[in-house]
Amino acid sequence: MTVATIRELARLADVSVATVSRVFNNPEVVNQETREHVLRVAADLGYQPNESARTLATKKSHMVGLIWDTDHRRPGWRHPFLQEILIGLKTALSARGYHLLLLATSGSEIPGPDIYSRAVTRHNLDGVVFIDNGRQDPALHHLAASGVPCVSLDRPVSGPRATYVISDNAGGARSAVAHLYARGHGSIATITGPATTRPGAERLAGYREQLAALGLPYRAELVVDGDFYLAGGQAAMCRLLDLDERPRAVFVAGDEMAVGALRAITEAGLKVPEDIALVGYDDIELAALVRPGLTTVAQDKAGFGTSAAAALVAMIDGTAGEAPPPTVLPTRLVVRDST
Amino acid sequence: MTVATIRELARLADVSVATVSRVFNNPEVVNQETREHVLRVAADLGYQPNESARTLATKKSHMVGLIWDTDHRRPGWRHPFLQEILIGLKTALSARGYHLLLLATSGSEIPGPDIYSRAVTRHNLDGVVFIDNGRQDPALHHLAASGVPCVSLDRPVSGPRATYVISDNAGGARSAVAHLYARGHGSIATITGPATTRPGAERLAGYREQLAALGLPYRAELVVDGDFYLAGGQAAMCRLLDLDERPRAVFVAGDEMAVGALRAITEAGLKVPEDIALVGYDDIELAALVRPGLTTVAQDKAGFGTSAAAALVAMIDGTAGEAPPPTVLPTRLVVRDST
DNA sequence: CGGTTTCATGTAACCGGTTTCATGGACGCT
DNA sequence: AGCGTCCATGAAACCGGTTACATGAAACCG
Repeated sequence: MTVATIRELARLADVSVATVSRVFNNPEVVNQETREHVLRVAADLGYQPNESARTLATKKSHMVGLIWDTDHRRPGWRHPFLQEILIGLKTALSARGYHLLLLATSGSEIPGPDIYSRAVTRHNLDGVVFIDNGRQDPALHHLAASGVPCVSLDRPVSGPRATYVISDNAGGARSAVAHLYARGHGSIATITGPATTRPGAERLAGYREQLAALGLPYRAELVVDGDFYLAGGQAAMCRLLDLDERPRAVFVAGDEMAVGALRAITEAGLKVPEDIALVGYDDIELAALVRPGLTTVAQDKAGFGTSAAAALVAMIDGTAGEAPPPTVLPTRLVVRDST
Repeated sequence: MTVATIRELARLADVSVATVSRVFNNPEVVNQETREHVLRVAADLGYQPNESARTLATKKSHMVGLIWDTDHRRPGWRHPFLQEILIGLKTALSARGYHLLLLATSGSEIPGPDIYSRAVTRHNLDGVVFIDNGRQDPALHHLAASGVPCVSLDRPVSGPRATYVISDNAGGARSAVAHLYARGHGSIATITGPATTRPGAERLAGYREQLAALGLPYRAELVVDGDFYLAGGQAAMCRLLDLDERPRAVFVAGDEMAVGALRAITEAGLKVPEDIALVGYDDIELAALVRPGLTTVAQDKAGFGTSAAAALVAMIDGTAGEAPPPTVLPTRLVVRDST
């Protein structure tokens, strides 16, 4: 059961190791007959080139590091689409011959700003994908600055060979507000995400932009803060319901909050969309399942993964001379029954 | 920015490469002064041992392959807990110094039963974790038979160094049925998962066992097939509602189906739990968010990851002489408002 | 026909670690 | 002093690939 090495294969095929190597890496330079013969013997032998040896010789591991910090003592923002992102990443990277190495950060390592860079050099990683955890991990800067091809999801970053993929939060928010306006609403409230998070801040900005574009006034009392969680949305909605002049339309910056808002409205004995129209954000699974179905701004979930993979591979292969521009994923308004 | 090699470090520390190597791998055999001196120089230099070189020399990669097939052309069962499993795996493996390599299976590879084993030999993987996709991938057998340390999640497997982690599906189902009985129901229906999947089959078995234990008759018309998806659950529930004698209690073998069932019931103008009591299975996030909150059988989600990691490392380190026995994770009944 | 290209292939150094075995000094014992 | 142990260390082979360079045969050319 010992694995065949390139030397054995060379001996059996009666060629030199260089020729065998060329058969696999540079097939066009070797004579067709020789090539086919070597491939045949290789198949018989079940030969598998040893990746560690290749990596050692070439400095290319064909592996991309995935940084997805999950320190449970300091819980970060739990990404709602991890699975979709992973599928997108894996599929797109696979097609280009790369594997994903999920970097372990604890272990016996001494943590520090260079924790990721260290892992990169140790494993000769060809690039890195960073999934934001909302915790402002300073190690990302160090990594991006080090010149390793690096793509960050949901969080801007700059560096010689770094770029990022982000959803068009402001655009999505604008489309939500425009949709409510088109449904005949002139007074549109919003429940925001935390201002410290990028999606929270940008969606609020988009809301304001669209109000301005429509010539609607911005009224501070129609803006209440949420936290991206259900209970927060419910509480925020209660505050809106208590206003003297109850809003008839609300843009909620996250679906989970929107479901909370829906609940608050229902419990107040009001109806969606007759009394109050609601637009959410994210298009989580739940959005399609609640009653009434939630109109919401959908993100291109798999797009995160595939775009990241494409950008990364472009940098690795040098197809993109320098860092490619950030990818801004378009959003799509999914109209259901809540508006 | 060239990385330091062991030879440079040896030269600067004025020792041999063998000594440097020992400082990192066998610290106890080297004189304390020498050791500290070498470590100091190493830190100054920012020395990072090259993992490919180590792997080449030792045949140990300190990497564990993760097989999580996501072929979208033939969609398998989408695991509800991927994120939790990954967190558990990553944390437990990190602590023991292992990384997770997400294996790409497409690429230019010719697929075949040995697709995973090939990846294992190429990368010198120390072990493999297999996440079931409900697709009966035959390659798993080949892998387990090959003698690579291998842990399968949710799906039994046997091999010289293979074991699996599974939830106590039958036990969970029994507790669900017992709970409904305790709530005063004597006629309990069930909506099953596909009989070809292990969770589907075992939860049905548990249902029957508990009926028997309670002295209740098993009635075939009260058992309808679902597919673990929402629409399937809804359809199945409709069939149950059409029965002459409508059941007052239903054990649904998956939460997503249970939500579908909930919807069917609501649409029929009936109320949960007053008219029909419902117990789900899995405790997905959604279960807590629907109205009424779904009583359900919760699995030890992170336990999948941590148990798998523990079993795998035991096999790798040889702590477990042969394959350790399967791990059966206990379930926990979470009572909410649907019963 | 000698000289230059071109093509296919082989030789051997190299990538950066680990590990076996040899070596030599310090120590303890008779 | 002579001998055997123990301890710390070094020299060099080895892991399994890649690749720069050398080689030799065939093709081409004036």
